[in-house]
Amino acid sequence: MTATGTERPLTPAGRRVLDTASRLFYERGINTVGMDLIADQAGVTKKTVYDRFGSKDALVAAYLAARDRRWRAWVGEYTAAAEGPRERALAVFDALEAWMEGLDPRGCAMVNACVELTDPDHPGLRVAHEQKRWTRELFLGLAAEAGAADPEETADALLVLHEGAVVAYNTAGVRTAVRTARRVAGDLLSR
Amino acid sequence: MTATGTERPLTPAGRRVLDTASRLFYERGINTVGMDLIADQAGVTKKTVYDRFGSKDALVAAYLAARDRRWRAWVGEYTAAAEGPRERALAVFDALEAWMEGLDPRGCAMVNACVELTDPDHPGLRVAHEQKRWTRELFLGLAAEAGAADPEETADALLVLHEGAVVAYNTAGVRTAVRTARRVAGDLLSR
DNA sequence: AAGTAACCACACCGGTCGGTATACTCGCAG
DNA sequence: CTGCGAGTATACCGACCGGTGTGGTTACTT
Repeated sequence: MTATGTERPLTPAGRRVLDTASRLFYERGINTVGMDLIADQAGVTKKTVYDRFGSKDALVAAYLAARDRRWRAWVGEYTAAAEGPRERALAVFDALEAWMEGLDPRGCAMVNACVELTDPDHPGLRVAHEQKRWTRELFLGLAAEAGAADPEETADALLVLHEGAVVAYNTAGVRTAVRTARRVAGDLLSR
Repeated sequence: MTATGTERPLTPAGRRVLDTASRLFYERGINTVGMDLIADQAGVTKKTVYDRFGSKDALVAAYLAARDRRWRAWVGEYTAAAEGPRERALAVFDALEAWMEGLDPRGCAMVNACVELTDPDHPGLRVAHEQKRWTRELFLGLAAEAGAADPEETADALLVLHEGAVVAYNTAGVRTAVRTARRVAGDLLSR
């Protein structure tokens, strides 16, 4: 309830809890981080955590939603700054590279959530899936705008490159994965 | 110790444990499956599990190693059956598509392990990373064989497409992701 | 002055986690 | 016939899991 729907400004303690939870969930994984640890690290009692967020599931969903919001804004800046349809599509990869530069070796939080949250009804899964749907729609619009022969097919390809770059970077240690993906995407949009 | 190193033929109960654990770890996630559940489902006491595998970490590593062995053999069949260097490279994507056809919506076990296992010293991580390293080497050899201008760069691109296809399929619901990845890979190898 | 939202401290709940200990039975090889 | 590996059954361990309840203290409204 509190998670994604309403945009209540969050109390100071609530903010601290969400920030702390975000860091811990991302760095150590959702399932391995307990509510006790989050409360402790946030300098807050567990009671306060449950007063603000209601349940761990809701807190997880809030974490994912906040991160999603940040990511969309981040990408928006890059695509807005780019000139021309082809460059706007490639700007998504620039955004990704800059985003990942921030020392994360832990991959995409949404993908991780899909792996960690086994229960198909978990509220966090909807956030994760929605973000991937959004990304595909973004690519679809950009592909069409760039005059791709088959925008749907091109959007799929761009999404594959996008997701693959993150995974290749994080699990196979391919440090140049994003740049490689961008190059292939560029070829794709040139034909 | 017992996990990856030696190839002890596994006792009947040990087999049952490993098979059960493999299914549960993959379907429900490593962290959410307890040793009690594995023992129960395998029709075995927890004592037996620990007698055979020593620890959960070792059992996890054994699960990943077994799955890795199966995957390599699977890919080997496809690449061996293909004619010509270009087709051999694309055969990896055919292998992937056929592999995933087996009703899994849970993605790559190695990638999942990288997400779930936070401890950098976990023995399962080495198995997972080694499999990705192997896959990249496979692509590197095939790219060179196919006469790619820059085999390293091409191998990276093929790996990105490979990993991205699985993720796009499982988290974004792009059902044709593997075929799309294969098509882009084909373009890549034609130039 | 009264009410209320936000927080604190702390104690507690049933259940599960990974892992161990003890003691016993079975089949098989020396 | 004896020893041993493989397996059974059961009970236990401390730690942690998500979550609740009680009671009290601020601080800002109305």
